[in-house]
Amino acid sequence: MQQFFQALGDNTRLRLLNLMGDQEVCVCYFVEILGGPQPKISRHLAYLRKAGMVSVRREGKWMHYRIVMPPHLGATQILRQTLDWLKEDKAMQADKARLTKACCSPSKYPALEGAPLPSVVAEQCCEAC
Amino acid sequence: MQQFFQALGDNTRLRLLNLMGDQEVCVCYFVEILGGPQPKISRHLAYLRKAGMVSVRREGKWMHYRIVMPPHLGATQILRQTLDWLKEDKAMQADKARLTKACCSPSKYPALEGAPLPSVVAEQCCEAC
DNA sequence: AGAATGTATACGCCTTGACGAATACGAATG
DNA sequence: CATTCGTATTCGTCAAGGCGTATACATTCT
Repeated sequence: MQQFFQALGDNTRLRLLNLMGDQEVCVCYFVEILGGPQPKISRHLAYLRKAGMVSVRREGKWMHYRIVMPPHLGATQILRQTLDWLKEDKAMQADKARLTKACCSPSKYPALEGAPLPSVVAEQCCEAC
Repeated sequence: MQQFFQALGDNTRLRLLNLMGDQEVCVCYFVEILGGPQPKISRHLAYLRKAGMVSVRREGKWMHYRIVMPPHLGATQILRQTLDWLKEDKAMQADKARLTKACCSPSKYPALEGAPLPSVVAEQCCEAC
């Protein structure tokens, strides 16, 4: 319980959770969108993993992270409302917009050459395009 | 936002928030119920105060703390759900039971001699007795 | 005024965790 | 097999914060 809130008590982790939302996102997008050094992203993802908040799936060299809802119902509701709260934040919206943009026009992001698209965003993106 | 969750990321502070619930509680009760040294309680209350989660009212030598709902609606909902979540926890229930007991039979708690009763608990307590 | 009481702060110690830089791992590719 | 590329971990450093102890502050009582 303490651990649950501690995991939410960092801005970088909140940004990561916001980017995931209900999608499955590749690490390379996090690095591209958040702009920081890659180990920083990886460490925060490890923290979220240890807290049981995200799960990982390997696809070749790419690692896909997605939010996993906590077993406890109350915790799930809090997490969902937190995600809704994040959506209202301007900076978080900007992050998500950059993610959509990167997914729609990967040519503008050389670092993402050949990177697998987020799973749910993939369709949303096609609609948006 | 980060600060909001950091304030919830400590077990002692969660216990304090649980004890307050929707009541206004005197510090001496916190000290009695949580059992730790008084400065520890006071420091955590100061932390919650700095985070804007509680407000204080002075009554003679006694300080009464109560939860103040955040200005943001989403944060308020999360805080309420957190309080509901706390109510499901066994240890938190035990804390609250001890508070009710201390308030009903203060004679058994010499340290609380003459301490002002929590505001809302006062009536609940009379019903319970 | 001085003592007693409830509460807050200061201090030193120690752990946690955030960071940048360097390095290690694992899978694909030549 | 060596290399490349995406990702994870390690290392040293540093600031935040939790704790116990001692002390300061504020109010009340005598």
